[in-house]
Amino acid sequence: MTQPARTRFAPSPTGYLHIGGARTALFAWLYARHTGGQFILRIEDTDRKRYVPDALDKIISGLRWLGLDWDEGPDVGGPHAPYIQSQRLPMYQEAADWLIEHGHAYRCYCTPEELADMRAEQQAKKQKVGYDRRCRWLTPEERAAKEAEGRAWVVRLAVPLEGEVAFEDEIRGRVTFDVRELQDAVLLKADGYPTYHLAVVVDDHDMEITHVIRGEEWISSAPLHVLLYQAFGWDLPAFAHTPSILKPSGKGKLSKRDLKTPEGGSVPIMLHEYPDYGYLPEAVFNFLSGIGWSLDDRTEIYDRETAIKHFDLKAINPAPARFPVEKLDWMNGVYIRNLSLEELHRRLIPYLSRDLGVPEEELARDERLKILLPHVQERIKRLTEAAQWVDYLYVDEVRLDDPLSLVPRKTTPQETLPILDAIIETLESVDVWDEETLETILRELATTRGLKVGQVLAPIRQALTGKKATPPLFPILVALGKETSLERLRSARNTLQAYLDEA
RNA sequence: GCCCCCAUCGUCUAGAGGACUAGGAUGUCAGCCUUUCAAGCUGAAGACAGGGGUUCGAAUCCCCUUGGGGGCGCCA
Repeated sequence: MTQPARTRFAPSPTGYLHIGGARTALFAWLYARHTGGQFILRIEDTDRKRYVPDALDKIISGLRWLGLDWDEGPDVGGPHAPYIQSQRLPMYQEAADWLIEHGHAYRCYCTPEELADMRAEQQAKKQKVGYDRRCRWLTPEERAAKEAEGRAWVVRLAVPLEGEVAFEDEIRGRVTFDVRELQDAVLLKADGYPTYHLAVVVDDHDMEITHVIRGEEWISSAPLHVLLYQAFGWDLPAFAHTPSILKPSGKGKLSKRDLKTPEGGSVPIMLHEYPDYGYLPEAVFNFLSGIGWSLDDRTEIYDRETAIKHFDLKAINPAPARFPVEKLDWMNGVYIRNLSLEELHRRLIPYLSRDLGVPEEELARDERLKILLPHVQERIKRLTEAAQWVDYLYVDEVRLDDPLSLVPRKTTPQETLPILDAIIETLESVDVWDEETLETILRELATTRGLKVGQVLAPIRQALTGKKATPPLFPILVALGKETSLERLRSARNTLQAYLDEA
């Protein structure tokens, strides 16, 4: 049996959480839960320049919406609090001092301008671009002079001059780097804040993280982290660099803009926008887990518990994947259809209220909506699509933009008028206004008049809803009721009459 | 430019030397059902990037090429 793992997700509030980051969080969470360990949320806010005020709230509510929970974190506390890096500054400063004392790091007095000049020169000479370690070799006297000048300094890692650094990646196997490819990276900035490299190592160690699960863009800085663990004399955690998610079409990784579907629609890229688009959290969870990982060779739809049971880091496909947009809507539709009617009703109300401008309370007690609900359920892929299937319930009258829309196929306008008259006359005489009766009667009418059922139902559909595609007609008739139905039919009849008179 | 990662249907994936006539899903197309639109059911087309090895045998292992992704900041 696998040992309980402590994993973490460590977003930075410099922007919102995009769907690729959410997938990484999901994997980390799944692994913690699979092993019966803990999942920790930590905020890496060491970049004071790029801080986005509402990012943290949106990240947290997005993760919760997805169904992730954490055992330790800024909002829930824990034995390693605080979980916000800007509140842990002394730890990093202490760590940096320790490294300097033990010869693993040094103060660098170069100014940003000097570094820019250095790079420009390197580029001009077509040399390798990177810090030339000039401050690493300062004599004690030179160093004292810089200090006396009161120059600002940063702390840099003294990377070994030769040798290899390697680590075992759970997803990719052994990854090796030549230290000559590495930079003497800044560990502590001039403002006293740590960079990612220092903070992540210090915190992951302090928080007893056993598996560092993060996006593959971190692979190239992983050797730096390994060097730091070694300098501190700490045991290495396991690493797992998850494959990135690429744009659905074209190339490159996910950008900040929405994802375009082949049909010209769009899918949001930021996690917090998914609810607004009408996606169900359990569907998004299922969908996301299936990018780069699969339950087995055939199962597509599975719940969280099943995913937890089967999840394994080693089963993650290391290849970058394009975001399979088309699959998301399909899967969301499956989840919608699997909802009980009560649940669907409950979840749909906020969307309908927003999209139709009808108060939620009114929708909640509207029996007409409940009649149509089963039919709406099998027609929508996203909750936002529901309104278009029931909007005619919430209008005073149906406006027919084109009177000819009342005319069924293979029928002339002249022939349609008497059909409408017959429909109206027939419906007026119906006493029991239910689906079965209406169906029987209207089918009879069609037979009597030598028409196809569709030819009778099409004008009714148009008259009642003003649409060509609707849920089945009999439930609509019942929902609308006899009076309203007949009203709309008469109005439609008159519209057609007027059209014919004019022609 | 240098370094690192990666490579199976259009797309997401299964596959860890023989069970592969390469499986599933999505999307596409066709048929059925049908009251429009859906849903559902049935079927079809559709992939091991290329070239060298290793081996009795390679989608699976190795090398090269090509292609894609990432990194090279006092950003994470």
